[in-house]
Amino acid sequence: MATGRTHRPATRSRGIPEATVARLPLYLRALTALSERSVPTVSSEELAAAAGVNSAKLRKDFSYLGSYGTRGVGYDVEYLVYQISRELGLTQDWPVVIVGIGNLGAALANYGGFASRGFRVAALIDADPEMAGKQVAGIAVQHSDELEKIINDQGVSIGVITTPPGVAQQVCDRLVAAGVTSILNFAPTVLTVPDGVDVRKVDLSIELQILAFHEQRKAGEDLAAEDGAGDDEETEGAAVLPVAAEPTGRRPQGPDGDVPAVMPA
Amino acid sequence: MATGRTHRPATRSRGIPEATVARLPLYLRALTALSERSVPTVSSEELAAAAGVNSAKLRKDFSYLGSYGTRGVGYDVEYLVYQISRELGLTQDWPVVIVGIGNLGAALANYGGFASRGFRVAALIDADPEMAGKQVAGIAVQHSDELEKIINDQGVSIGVITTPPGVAQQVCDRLVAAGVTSILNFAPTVLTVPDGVDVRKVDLSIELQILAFHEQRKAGEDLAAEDGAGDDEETEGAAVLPVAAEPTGRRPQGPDGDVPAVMPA
DNA sequence: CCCTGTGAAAGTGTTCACAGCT
DNA sequence: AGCTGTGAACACTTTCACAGGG
Repeated sequence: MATGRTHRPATRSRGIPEATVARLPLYLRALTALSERSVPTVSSEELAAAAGVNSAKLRKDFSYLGSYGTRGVGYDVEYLVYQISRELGLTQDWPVVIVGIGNLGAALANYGGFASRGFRVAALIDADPEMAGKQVAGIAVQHSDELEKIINDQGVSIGVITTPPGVAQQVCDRLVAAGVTSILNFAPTVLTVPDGVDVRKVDLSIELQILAFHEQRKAGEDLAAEDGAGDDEETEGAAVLPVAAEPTGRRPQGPDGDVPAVMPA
Repeated sequence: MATGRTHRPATRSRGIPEATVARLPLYLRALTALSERSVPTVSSEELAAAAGVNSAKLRKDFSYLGSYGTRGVGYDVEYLVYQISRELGLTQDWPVVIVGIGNLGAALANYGGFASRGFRVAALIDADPEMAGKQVAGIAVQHSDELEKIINDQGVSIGVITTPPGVAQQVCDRLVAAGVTSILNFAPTVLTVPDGVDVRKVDLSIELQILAFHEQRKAGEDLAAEDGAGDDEETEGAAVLPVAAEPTGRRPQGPDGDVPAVMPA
């Protein structure tokens, strides 16, 4: 999702797989570190280790960009840094606005890696008049009345939403109307945008919930342990999951009558 | 990545697909909203719209949990909320520690959705003695010397790392040594953990870079437009991408004919 | 040899379309 | 009739394993 079917039928070949694109920044970071240590070349094996992926995947990824390596040797670090940067569009300057300067917005404004790679915080915007004029990360916060003007004047195409969920959609609408075509959304809201606008979502509570799921599993495994090693594949119509101890009476709540037994046996 | 090969060969069937797990929190949020409006049932179509996915996917996802719907009717909201919560392990309490109380750590501590779903901030930890004792989000920050004790006393199994990148790995090591088995990492570092420990990564600058990639494409499309519709498929050794208007060093295409700026040989 | 680049196989995820329950 | 649940088709991603250049 979010990725936005770019109206190309994706019929074939031209273009880099989304999964690969998502890893390029990772490679870039690892390469930048090597570059700073003046390491001239890396093998796929070494670079993969530094980026936390396996080397076959890395080679495959790079193969979508072109043949930038040298057999028997590896990849030239500087050259790859340049190629990946260019591929990601980081050789140009991207002005970004951050809307909603609460804790998170401020954290982002202060985030170093932000500015370091082609991204420039063009403006910090908040709806609270009290905030206007205050300096955050060395930048003066502006009132949201200015939003359209800022975006226009500075040619901003990327917006970051760090507002409370209740206003995220309307902020999004204004950003889009003003010309923003890529949005990074930190509000826990599903944003609706017109075709051609990309939305990426970062949701803290979702990440935690995913961890909790796996954590719960680990705990369960200790008990269930080895028992089911060979049986499975039989109860295909039944529940798919290992038990997980259901308290008999489900949640004692519900607006009125207790949960009608929607669920049978 | 992150997902952590849970040492099960993943040979098959038992268990919910990772992609589905990642969407359950989304469904849960939509369902909670419906629940608050006292909506008794939803169809897959309605719920999918609210969660921003398509209905076939949603039905498939739910089918991994069991048959919780009623044909011709839809899903009982309260019942589903409960089932998904249980599946995600949110019916139990998860104490969480946040290490590194800078801007981002503070933002997280204040984040409402955090506490709302089974997660409880057990402690805020920082290495700076100046921070110790300060209240953030109503919780006193503790010095990192206490880390092991806190984790032990409170039975913490989930840790959030919001430190500077330089110390992220050592914080991680200490968390793991103390018994934490799930880590949410906000530092732009590849963490190495022993088997059985899950790491999820949230990286702001990576998200932006992915957006920039697509943004660049959009700009390129305007120019390249329709020209290459039918030719290609010839320069197979060459670059795979459409142009994207590069200012300086152009990007010639021959497999060996071009020696761009940085190539040292 | 060493290490890249890549077809082919295997694995995962998504979408379709319809059988079957209510 | 309406809507779920799901096989089967399709699409995407990862992994394997090896051909081939340096």
